[in-house]
Amino acid sequence: MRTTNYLLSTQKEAPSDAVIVSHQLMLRAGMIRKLASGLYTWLPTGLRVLRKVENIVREEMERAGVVEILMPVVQPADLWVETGRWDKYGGELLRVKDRHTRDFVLGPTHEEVVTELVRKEVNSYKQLPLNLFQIQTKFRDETRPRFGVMRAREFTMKDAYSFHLEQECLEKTYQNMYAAYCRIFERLGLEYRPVIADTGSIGGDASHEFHVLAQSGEDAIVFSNESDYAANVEKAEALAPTFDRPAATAEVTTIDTPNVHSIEEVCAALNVEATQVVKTLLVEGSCEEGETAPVVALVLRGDHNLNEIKAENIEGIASPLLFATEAQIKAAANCDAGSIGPKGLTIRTIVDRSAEKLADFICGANETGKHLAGVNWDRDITDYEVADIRDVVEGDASPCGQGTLSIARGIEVGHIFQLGTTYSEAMKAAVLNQQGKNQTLTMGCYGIGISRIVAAAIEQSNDKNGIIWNDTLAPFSVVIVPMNMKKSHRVAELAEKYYAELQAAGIEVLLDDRKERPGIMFADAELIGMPHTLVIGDRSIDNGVIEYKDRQSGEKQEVKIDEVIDFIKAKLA
RNA sequence: CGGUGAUUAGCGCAGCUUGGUAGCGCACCUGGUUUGGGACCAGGGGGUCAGAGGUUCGAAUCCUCUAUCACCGACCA
Repeated sequence: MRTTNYLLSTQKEAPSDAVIVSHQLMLRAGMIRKLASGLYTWLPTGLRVLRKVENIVREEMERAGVVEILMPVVQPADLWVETGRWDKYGGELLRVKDRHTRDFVLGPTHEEVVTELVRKEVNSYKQLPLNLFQIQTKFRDETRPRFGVMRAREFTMKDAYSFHLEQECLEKTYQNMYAAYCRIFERLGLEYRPVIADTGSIGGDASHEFHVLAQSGEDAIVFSNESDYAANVEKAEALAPTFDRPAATAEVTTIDTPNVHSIEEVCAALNVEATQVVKTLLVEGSCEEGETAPVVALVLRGDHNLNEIKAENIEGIASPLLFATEAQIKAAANCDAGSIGPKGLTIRTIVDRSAEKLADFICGANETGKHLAGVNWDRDITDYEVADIRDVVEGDASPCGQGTLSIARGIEVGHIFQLGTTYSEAMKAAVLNQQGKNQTLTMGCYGIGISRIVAAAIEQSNDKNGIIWNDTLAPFSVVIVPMNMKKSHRVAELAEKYYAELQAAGIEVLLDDRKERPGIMFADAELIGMPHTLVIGDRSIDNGVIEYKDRQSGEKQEVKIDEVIDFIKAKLA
C-alpha cells in the first residue's frame, strides 16, 4: 500500500472525551471514528488489525473442530419469547418492528437462533457433538457505552455454541475450548489469565472468563500466590476466619456522633480502626409482584466491601440488588443511613463471616447522630444469619486452601460457559438417543470480544509516541520511509525496489510516498505502531546501507543495501 | 436509569462574569523558501456559537425547555 492511496488520518490531539489510552490512540492513529455513542466506523488501519484478530480466532476455532456459520443480526421476537428472555433481558435488548409491525430484536447474542437452527437440523445423537461458531456483529444497547470500542453498543464478537447428548461430552468440549482460548491469547501476544467466573444472566453451571491484564481494566481478578487458583472478584469466596470470636469484655455504651455518616468519619470521630466497626446496609428483599418489598440488613466489617453478586444470590434478596430508599430506611431503622446498626433491628439480618468474628465492636445505634460501642453478637444481637457477602481483599486466604490472594485488574475478552439445558429445554431442542427416545440437548457457549481485543492489546502495549504492535497484530509489517524521494532519484528508486520486493515476498508493506518532511513520517509511523521501519536517504546510501528501526526496542541499525529483504524476512520469521 | 458536567470551524480551546454581531493553535487550500524527528513566510477557505422559545434596540453571552455527548455509580464480550 502507498500512503498516497491510503486513508491515514492521524491526529496530534485526541478528542477530550477519550479517557483511556487505547481509545485516545485508536482515534489519533486513525483506526476508528465515532458515529454516535457506542457506534464506530473502522478506518482502514483499524480494520486491518481487526481482521488479524479475526483470522487468528478463526484459525484456532477450526483447528479445535468448530464449524463456522453466519446467523442474522435481526432476529424474530418469537424465539426470545420462547426462552423467556423477551421479558427478562431488559433495555439492553434493542427491539424493532418491521413494516407489518412484527417484533424483532437486534441480536445481543445468538443462543435462541442457534438453538432454533439445531433443533431443526439435528435429529440424531449420531450428529453429536456439534460445535458451531460465527464472527459477527452484536448489538447491545448499553446504558453507558464508554472507552471507545472497549464497551461499544455495536461490536464484533466470535460466539460459539456446542451441543451434546451428555454433560460428560460437554465437559470434554469445554476443556477443548478452554485450551483453544489459551492458544488464541498466546498467539495474539497478550498477557492474559483465565479465571473462574460468575455465570451471570446467561445462566448455566460452570464458567471461566479470560482477562487481559491492564490497569484500566473494569474487572478485579484475584489470584492465589501458591496455586493456580484465579477468579473474578465477583466469584471469589471469602473464607470464614479460622479463629474463634473473642469473649465480650465491654458493656454497650451510646456515643453521640453528630454529622457522622461514613465509616471513615466514624473512625476519625472515635479514633478507632475500621476493622473494629460494623457497617449495616439495607437492601430490598425479593417479593411477588404487587407486594411491598421487605427490607433486609447486610452487616459487614467497616473495611470490607459488599459483594453485590454474592448478596443477590442469597435466597430472599432482590436480584438485581436494590439498595433501600430513604423512606424504607426510616421505616426499618428509624434513622438516617449513617446511623444504622444491627442491635435492635427487627428485620432479617445477614452478617458477613468476618463481621461475625468481631467482639466489642462499634455500630450505628438506629438513632440519627448516635453510635454504639462495646456491642457483641449473641449477647446483644441474637437473631441473625451468617453468610459470605463481601469482596475478598489482598491477603485473604485463598478459597482453594493454598496461599493468600492478590488482586489485579483485567479486561474481559473471553467467556466460556457450560449452559446445560437452559435453552434447549425452553426451546425443546432434542434428538433421538441410542434407545430411540427423545433426549434434550446439553449446551455450551463460548464468546470472544474481537473488537475489544484490539483495544485491550493497545492498552497493554504503547508508549508516549503511540501504539506498539507486535508482528501478529500490526496493520502493516514494514513501513518504508524515504527521505526526500521527490528530489532524489536514488532514494525513490531504492524505495520502489524494496516496496516491490517486499510485496512479492508476501510481506505487508506501506510505502510512505507523501511529500512530507521526515519528522511527520517518523511520527506517524510510531503513532500507528509500525513494528519495522526502513529509512532510505542519500546520506546512508553513500555508505552502502539503509537504516532500520525496531518500534518495540527502539533500536536502530544499519543494513547493507543488498541484504535488506533477507533481513526483514528474518525479522518476521 | 440516577448524579455531575459539557456542547463555539475536522481536532484542541478562548470569548460568557460586565449583551454590541466570533477568535487562537493544529489540520485544510494556493504560492514560495525548506527537507534525517511533528518547518518558515505570505495569502486563503471553512462556524445559522447543539436546537427551540423568551428577555432586549441588539444574545455565543441572560432566562426556560429540548436534544446530544461525556464522566461517576448498577449490567456485559
